[in-house]
Amino acid sequence: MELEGRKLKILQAIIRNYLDTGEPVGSRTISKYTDLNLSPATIRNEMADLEELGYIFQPHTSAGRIPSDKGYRLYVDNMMKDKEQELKAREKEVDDMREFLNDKVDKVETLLKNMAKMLANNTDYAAMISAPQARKNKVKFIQLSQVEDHRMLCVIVLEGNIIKNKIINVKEDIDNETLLKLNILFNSSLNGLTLEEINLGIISKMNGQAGEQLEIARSVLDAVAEAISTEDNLEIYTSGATNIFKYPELSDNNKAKELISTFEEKQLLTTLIEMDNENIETGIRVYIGEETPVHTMKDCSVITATYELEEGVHGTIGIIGPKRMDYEKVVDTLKNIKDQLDSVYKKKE
Amino acid sequence: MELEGRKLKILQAIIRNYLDTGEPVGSRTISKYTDLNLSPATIRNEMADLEELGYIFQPHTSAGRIPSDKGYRLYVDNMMKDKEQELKAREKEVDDMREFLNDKVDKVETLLKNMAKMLANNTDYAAMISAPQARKNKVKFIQLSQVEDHRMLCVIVLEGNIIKNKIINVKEDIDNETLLKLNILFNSSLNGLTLEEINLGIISKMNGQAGEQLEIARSVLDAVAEAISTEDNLEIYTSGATNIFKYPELSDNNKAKELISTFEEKQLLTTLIEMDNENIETGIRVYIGEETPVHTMKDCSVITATYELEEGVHGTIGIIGPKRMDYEKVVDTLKNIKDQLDSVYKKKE
DNA sequence: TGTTAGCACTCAAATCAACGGAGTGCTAAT
DNA sequence: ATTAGCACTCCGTTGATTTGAGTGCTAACA
Repeated sequence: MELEGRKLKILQAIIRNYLDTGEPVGSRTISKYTDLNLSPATIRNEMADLEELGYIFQPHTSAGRIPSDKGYRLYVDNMMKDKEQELKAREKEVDDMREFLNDKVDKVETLLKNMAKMLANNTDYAAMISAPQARKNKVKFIQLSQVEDHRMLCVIVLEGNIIKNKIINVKEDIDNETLLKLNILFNSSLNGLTLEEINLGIISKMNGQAGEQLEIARSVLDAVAEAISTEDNLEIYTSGATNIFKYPELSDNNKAKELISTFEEKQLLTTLIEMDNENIETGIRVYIGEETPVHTMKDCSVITATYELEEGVHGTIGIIGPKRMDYEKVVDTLKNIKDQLDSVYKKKE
Repeated sequence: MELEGRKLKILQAIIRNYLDTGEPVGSRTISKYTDLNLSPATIRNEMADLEELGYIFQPHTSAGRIPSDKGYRLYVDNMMKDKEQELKAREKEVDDMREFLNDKVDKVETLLKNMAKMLANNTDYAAMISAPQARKNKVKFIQLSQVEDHRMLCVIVLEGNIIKNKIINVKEDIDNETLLKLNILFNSSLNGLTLEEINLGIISKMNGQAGEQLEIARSVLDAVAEAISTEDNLEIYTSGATNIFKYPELSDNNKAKELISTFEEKQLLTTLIEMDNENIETGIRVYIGEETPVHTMKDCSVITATYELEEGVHGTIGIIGPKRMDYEKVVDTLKNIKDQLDSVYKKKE
């Protein structure tokens, strides 16, 4: 079902125009603003065809046409041109970004929060960034220390320098020497292992060696398990949720409420991230309308990118906006940010 | 300017009614639903007086009356009765809370997040909770350890078991023995000190003793300073921002946008917290309309409470809703939660 | 055969008049 | 001092009318 050239051109013109104005576009407009030199009547015929093929539709009889999800899809897949034009604006963004990256690289959390804010501001859409997660979290370093009577502090560092802390209450304090031995034991037996590997037998092996300190060893293992499990400790930073009010088609109180709730709760956003992990190769994904895995966003389009801070440690950047978002700009910006993030740490080494 | 009893009763009736219905209340309603046995006409005269005194006003001629900020203030200060009636509903809340508190006390963060969510759900208003902060943060424990080549991990535990981590990049690694010595040095010289005290001379004193490891000592001090400074690391958890859509007077797109932005950014919310620290005695504060320190909330009422996890370690709980919120219920709920939080850790000991 | 001019038709959105109802303020009677 | 009664005000709703943008179809044209 290939489209002949002219239809394609008209479709493209319709979509472009609609992206710009947000208004249904009529035959007259197309006739005027394309180099096809066709009368409105002819355009109308073509539009009828395009409608029959499902690329566009009318919100009501006697209105202009609006791209359907299918139309957008075609546009995104085949018709987008890389925007070279707005180079200057883009340059500034890149600069802003560089600044952040040089500024505060030591604190990933702050970096990502700021990044999200910047993204939202630059695009006028809503932005989210998930903190990096290792697909297979590996333990890099463990340290148990005594903070005060009956309280131990367990610090666990994972690959990717993700740090977890846990205070452990103990009935009986242990002396320094034992503590040292325990630490060595932990590090030597858990280092470099993933959760699954730890579950497979290590526990019983350690039980043997921990000797008297079984109780503590158990607590530590629990802490490690908790730290290492990717499940619940998924941080997501969001910004610009209220940008959706800039788009009347999303500002309807109910839609707005649902969308903003989604951003506030963050729970649903995880779907976007899990999705993403499935095909990391390209790194960029575009969901249009019903395609998005988050049902509260079925009137939106969502674009996500996967970044990789270090080998195997990745997170997701996402932009959520109206279906008539500026796909080119967003894809571009995301690519950009992705590249930046991909190289922050790697370059440093 | 005391109000005679009858006027007071009428005012109270107006406010109660308005809190219930959200509609301007007319003389007929008051006449019917009070035990004063007065005709609408009489009520009207009194209402005219009350209006002149500034306690109520009409949104437009020929509409009923609405309480003004001044009216609400009088109500909150003098006319609120403790609601004993809804005991059963309240019981359930308390139970819910107990459950949380017993469940996951070890992770304050999770606890507070859940608490905020629960608050928002129970009240149908927006809720915020600030993570506990020590007015004077004291260092309790410091540990420096080597994670990998050229990377040290600095863990700092503050009073109130607030844990901070920082990765420090170093040019040259140091041997175990020196590390041990450094740790002892840090702990002995910084333990129990506040930021101000550290700034006052300790640094130079330490410089002397740190000897060769000056570079690292500096980094650690920086990390401590960062961890200890109350400024930027103020965490605030929010929930139920979208509840405001339940109240038409706040659902206007612009107001809603501003309010929700306030919740999303969180920056402005800090004002509420700082305010609160000024008078901790009572623990509960009510801001009505223009009284609130956050200008985006001038059409709302805000109620806050200060809780204290441990001696000197406190945070703020806040509820933001329409001016016609159920003050009694909210104050009650906050008192409740405050009490619970006040005793979580203290009881444990 | 593809293109176009012309025309009747449709529908959403804006404008306007009319009306009902809730509530008031005032006056005169109790 | 209280109240019944009445004229008045103003909001919100409803329905009719108009306007304008845009369409689909037909017939003429190149």
